[in-house]
Amino acid sequence: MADVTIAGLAREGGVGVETVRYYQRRGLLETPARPEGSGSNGGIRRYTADDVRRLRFIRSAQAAGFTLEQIGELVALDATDDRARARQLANERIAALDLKIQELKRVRASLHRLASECGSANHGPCPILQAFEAATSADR
Amino acid sequence: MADVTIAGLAREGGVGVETVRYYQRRGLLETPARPEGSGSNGGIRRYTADDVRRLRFIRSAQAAGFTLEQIGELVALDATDDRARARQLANERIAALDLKIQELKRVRASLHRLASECGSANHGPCPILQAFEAATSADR
DNA sequence: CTTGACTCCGTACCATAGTACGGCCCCTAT
DNA sequence: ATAGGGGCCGTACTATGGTACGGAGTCAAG
Repeated sequence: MADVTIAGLAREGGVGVETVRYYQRRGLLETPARPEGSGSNGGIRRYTADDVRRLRFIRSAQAAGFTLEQIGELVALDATDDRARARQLANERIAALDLKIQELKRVRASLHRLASECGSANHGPCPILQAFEAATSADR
Repeated sequence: MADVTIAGLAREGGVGVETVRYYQRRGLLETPARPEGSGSNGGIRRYTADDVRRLRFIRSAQAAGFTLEQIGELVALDATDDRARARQLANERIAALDLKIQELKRVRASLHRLASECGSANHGPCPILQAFEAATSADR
């Protein structure tokens, strides 16, 4: 795959151009130098497969629940050899994910109960407000 | 449990007073009438166990991934007998939750791999950027 | 050698879900 | 009766993660 412009990078990462620029501002993606252009400011930047990987990493890490700030740390960490810190961040997030997954399952069960109890008759209000009971949330 | 003031309601629901007021503004919680007070505007509002239930419902529904706007619809639905709509909302959310749960599991596996590969040696950078592979996200 | 699509950049704006502030009022205990 | 702790209300501000806009420059095709 040849190097691409910002629109190509965005497409590969499944985001918009403006989002790429936003990530650059946040320091999550690098901004390659503009080639010696003809005009006053230089030409159009080109992005490599590495940049695409990095962008995809950002999206995956986001899906894992890392904030952009934490992702910034991860990206920076990739260049260092502070394995202990990397492991720590990963393990913390795994613990949080386990909690979250359990919570979503609980909540799914509540909704399922709502849907089926609600489905057992055809009129009269179903007790939506009773659909959830003891789902004491932690996260977020 | 005797009726409580707004601070009591907030405590029971595990939120701040300002959050309760915010939910009232959004139409998610009712604002009981101020009792005929002595002064110009009336006395202090009192909240019932029903209000507490409703507040807890909001928090649970939020944990289920409903937005406050959708929760508004659910709350309104509780007073109607549009069971079909209630079932529809519940089932849509269940489908979304199932996707989300699968995604979180995938992502957890990636992080686990990162943590263990990263733990197998004590120095040199671990390839954080390769920790995730094909975790094509949909949601959000 | 012009047109049109795209890039670059700064700055402004958006939605969501709160959180804070300040002035005034009420109520209870001292 | 007075002080202090809440309650009430409007309005403003915050954080997060983008999204939009406008003007200027670049570049490739016709």
